[in-house]
Amino acid sequence: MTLPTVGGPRPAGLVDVARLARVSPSTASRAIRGGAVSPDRRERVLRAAAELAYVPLPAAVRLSSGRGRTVGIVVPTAARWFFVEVVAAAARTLREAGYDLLVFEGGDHGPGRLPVAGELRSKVDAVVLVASAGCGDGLAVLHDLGIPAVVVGGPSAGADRVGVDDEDGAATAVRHLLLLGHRDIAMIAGQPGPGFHRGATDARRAGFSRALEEAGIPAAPDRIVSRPWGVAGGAAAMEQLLSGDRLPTAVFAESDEMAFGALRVLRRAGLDVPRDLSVIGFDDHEMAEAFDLTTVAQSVAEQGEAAAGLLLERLARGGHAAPTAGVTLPTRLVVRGSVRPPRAGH
Amino acid sequence: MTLPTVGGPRPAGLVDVARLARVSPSTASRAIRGGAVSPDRRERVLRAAAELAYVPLPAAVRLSSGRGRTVGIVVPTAARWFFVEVVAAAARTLREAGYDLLVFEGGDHGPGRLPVAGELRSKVDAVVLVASAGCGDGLAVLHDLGIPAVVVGGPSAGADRVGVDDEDGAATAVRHLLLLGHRDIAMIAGQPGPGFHRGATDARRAGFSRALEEAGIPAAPDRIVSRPWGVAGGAAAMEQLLSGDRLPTAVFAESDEMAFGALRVLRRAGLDVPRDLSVIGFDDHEMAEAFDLTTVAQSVAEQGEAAAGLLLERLARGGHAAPTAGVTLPTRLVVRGSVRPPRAGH
DNA sequence: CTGAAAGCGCTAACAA
DNA sequence: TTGTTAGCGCTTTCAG
Repeated sequence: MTLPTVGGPRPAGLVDVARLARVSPSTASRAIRGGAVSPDRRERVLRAAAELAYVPLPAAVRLSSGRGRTVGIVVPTAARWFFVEVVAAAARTLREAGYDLLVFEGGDHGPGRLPVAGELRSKVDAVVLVASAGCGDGLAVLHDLGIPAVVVGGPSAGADRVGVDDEDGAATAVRHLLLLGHRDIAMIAGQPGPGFHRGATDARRAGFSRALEEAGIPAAPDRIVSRPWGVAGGAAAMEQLLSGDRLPTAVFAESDEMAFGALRVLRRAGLDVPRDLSVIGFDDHEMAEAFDLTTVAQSVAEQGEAAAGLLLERLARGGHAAPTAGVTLPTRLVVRGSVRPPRAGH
Repeated sequence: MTLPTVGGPRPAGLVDVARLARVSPSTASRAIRGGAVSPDRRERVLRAAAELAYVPLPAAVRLSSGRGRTVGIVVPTAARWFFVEVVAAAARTLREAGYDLLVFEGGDHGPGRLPVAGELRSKVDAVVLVASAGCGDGLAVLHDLGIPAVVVGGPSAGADRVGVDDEDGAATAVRHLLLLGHRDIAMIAGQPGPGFHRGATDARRAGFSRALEEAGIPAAPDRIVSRPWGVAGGAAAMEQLLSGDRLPTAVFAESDEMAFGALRVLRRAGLDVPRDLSVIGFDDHEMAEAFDLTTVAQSVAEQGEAAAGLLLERLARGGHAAPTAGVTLPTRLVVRGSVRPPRAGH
């Protein structure tokens, strides 16, 4: 049974290349992969391969060598900004190294064992786990399976982690508000859906509280409003804040997406940002500029690249423990137009 | 050489299952794939497979059968809303059928031959081509290779296409404005980047012009402002419109993303939407609601599903011509707050 | 309906 | 450095 090549002639295989170059298949194989081969034979093989438009069949390579040039990435959901950026960046880095990326969308499985472990083992050489509830377990399962893995934005597993310091980033946002003179600052927090890692949300809350404490401002529990993560949740949280007897002068939204929801509610309510209220977000989402939102940026693309890079390095070492430590990328404040000092009246 | 399974015991293979079930490997294979096997033996095989947590190795299946349960999707860029949604929807549909999706990001290759054709042939059983400049050629190349393929949002190749009627959708948007009394309507058009299909932008322009003609409104060439596709382009186009001597009463943006850019510029300029100017978009981007943007919605997810479904059907037929015709999905007007009748003064 | 045998295209031992 | 010889795990003829 051949590949479903109805149209053209059967694609050239390594034997065809070898025959045309008048060498043995193994020499052809070595030449193509850059092994030890005499210059003239290598030359002949490469020429023959080019002429026949030879493309190695990954399935055959994988079957015989055990390595398939494919890495998997497990995400709770595939269509959300953060995950999209991580996946795209990782895919580009991997592709440059000749690897394919297979995306596994987690669905809303609980925090149990990595649901796709069996599949992963049979399909990929290494895996990236992105901010899902099961990252911790997942890392362990994969380790037992002998599959190199790294976590992006998940639990701080140390050497196998890539991410930013969420607590520090949140504190940065709040300090910016403080510096401008705000004293009554509320936080819009997110409730991660099932399957999502909750470490980031916890850390951002902690950063918020810490920055206030440092400034000697007592924590007011009703100043943290928590709603389901996302634009709608941000809107709901803002409505809650609006319904209170006294508006804060500034709001820190855990994520830009929640800030977007808050901004919409404020506009509808006839309030002007930043005149009546300042809003700051976290992430630097692709739409943050369109909303003119001041925010704390994290480079998501760099996280994807770093994760892919770590894996590539480990794969090059034969899958064995990499000497590289985990990567913590910096965040930085991006000032736009949604924040200004509180009005004198306050 | 075995798979890099350092940790646990070597994963069970078909022979292990066969041995435990006390049948031959071929019988085990048939039983697992639902072939003709006596009930009791099938039972035994299935039980054994479950017990051993047997997972077939895709590379081996592909190598021996020629079919690999993988489809490829080629996109000009992977991180933009439209493509993300198509890919995610296609991936889900395929996954339910046991197929994997491999994403090929086109980069900014010219409109030439499908650049990844050789790779596709060796890696996938079928392919989805999404709105790239090379869709037309690509379809031909793949056809010659004997690989089933469908186009999403690309040239209207008829039977192999999934998409919406862009011209009609644009006309719908403009008629909505017309019905409300607008007579001076401008269009913000996009210039597709290299590698992108330009059919959609052309069709939307045509729909804009047609709707105006139908209403007996003479075409004013300076009322179509074209800028690079995207938020920034939309902003630039709006600035251009603002710099003219007389503002239109309404603007139709070719895509929601361009509308977002226009909205930001308008707000910065101190103009109120919809009081001073109405804005309508096209797409129903995930952020359209947050911008309170009236728009013409297209279901991108359905397009991804439809494409995957068409391919699955064809694959089930052994890759041969499907009797199914192409799919044209409907668009629908989504009314939000960015449009209202023109002010009396105009 | 079942089993034995022969590969799929490639890599990796081994011996030369 | 090179060629020869065995498979990798599975499907698929082909006899029985």
